[in-house]
Amino acid sequence: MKEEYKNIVESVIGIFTEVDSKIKILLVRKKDEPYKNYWVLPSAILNNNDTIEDSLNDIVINQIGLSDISFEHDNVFGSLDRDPDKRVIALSYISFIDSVSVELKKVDTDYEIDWFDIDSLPRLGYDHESIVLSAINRLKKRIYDIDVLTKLFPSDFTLPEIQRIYEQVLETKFDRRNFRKKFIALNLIEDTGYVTDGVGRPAKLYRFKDDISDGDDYNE
Amino acid sequence: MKEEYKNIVESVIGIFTEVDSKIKILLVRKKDEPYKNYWVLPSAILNNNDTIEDSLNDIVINQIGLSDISFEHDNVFGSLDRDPDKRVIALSYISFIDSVSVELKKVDTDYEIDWFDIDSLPRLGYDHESIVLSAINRLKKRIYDIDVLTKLFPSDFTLPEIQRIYEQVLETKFDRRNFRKKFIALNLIEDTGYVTDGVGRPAKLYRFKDDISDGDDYNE
DNA sequence: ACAAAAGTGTTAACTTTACACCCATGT
DNA sequence: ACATGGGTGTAAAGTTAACACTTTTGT
Repeated sequence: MKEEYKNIVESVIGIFTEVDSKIKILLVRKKDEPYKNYWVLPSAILNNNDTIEDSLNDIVINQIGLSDISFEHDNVFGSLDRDPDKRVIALSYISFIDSVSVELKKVDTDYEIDWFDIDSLPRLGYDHESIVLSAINRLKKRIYDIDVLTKLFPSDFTLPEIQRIYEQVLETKFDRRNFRKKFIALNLIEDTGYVTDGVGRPAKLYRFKDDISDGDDYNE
Repeated sequence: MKEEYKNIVESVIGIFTEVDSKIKILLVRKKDEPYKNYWVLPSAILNNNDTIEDSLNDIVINQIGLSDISFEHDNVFGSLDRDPDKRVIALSYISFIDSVSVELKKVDTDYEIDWFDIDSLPRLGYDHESIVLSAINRLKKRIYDIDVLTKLFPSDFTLPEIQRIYEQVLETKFDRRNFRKKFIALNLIEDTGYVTDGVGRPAKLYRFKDDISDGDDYNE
């Protein structure tokens, strides 16, 4: 096997969560050159003895302190100059987690870690802006999927909350009555009997049903 | 850079075309071990001085004898044992071409080359059955796209022909009147004034309009 | 009392589905 | 003349879109 047939490959993850009716993406801050102090997506070089899943799990468990989660392939980024030092092929993945059960590993790491609204991102290092935009585009298609929704909202949620998420992700507005009617008609959710507190009329809290018997999604 | 951080990467293409109202995929036959005599997708090892596009173009131009075409990323296949000899990460792409303008390079090659109906594939080598199934799944989503349709049907076509393609790809049947109404309503096609010959009533020949002003697709 | 946010129903427009007969050609 | 395959319209059902007032809470 000729040497020029060997490539450095990295896996890169866009991890999405929901906090206060906003979708956020997890970024880490580089402490060294190149792109020192820039925010980037979590990534790891792929060891050729490891599966891609291994490497993704290594990122989330060891770098970020999350537990085992599932991933979905999004895209490949392979320009010759995407890394200023050497040729690195990036395999990008997305993942959805529930922020309430997560405590970011903020200590003992080379990286600062934080969540950013997908509609107000900082300046990103390398070509990670392209990778994030690709991930967000995939999120737009996936947000209809019940499996994605249950990952983002594993426990109680209100309909206005879900509606705000759809509106943010799809960059549009829905009529409250029509949205509610359509979402309830999918028969995916059930009333918990609880309501929110805070200012304004309390909102009913719903949960996703355990048996998602129907293959119904919100759209398509 | 540690040696175990270097990987062999290959690009693999599912090239689709339309012949006689059937979607076909291009396969090549291996003449050597492993998987001698098995059919596989066209592929090439990625040289680390080349972009992925370069490598895809190398496959279609030099191995197959097609001209410059465009590609769309589909998936990544990276199991440790997908190649019996060594670890190879496959980046899979799909492409759509028009078969009438194509003459396969059937000579001077190590490979036999042929088109296969996507619904009657031969036994495939390596994990290429998974790769093909993933490509076909992507085709199912992409067949609504006007850009894909114009690649498959660059010149005249009939509505029954388009309908048969949808029915094959989506594994369903449509009512002829409803299909025709909906497709014409998209305002993407125009009557050429010509008709087919052959048995049965001649079918009108249509073409896609030059200015696809609308962003309209058949579905979604 | 007032401000904030959530809950609720009806109608019109549009889209989708179901359905059957006639037409133009080749043999 | 008959077999083959293509072209055509209408009505019912279902879905989506438009629209405004009332309810519950905190301050």
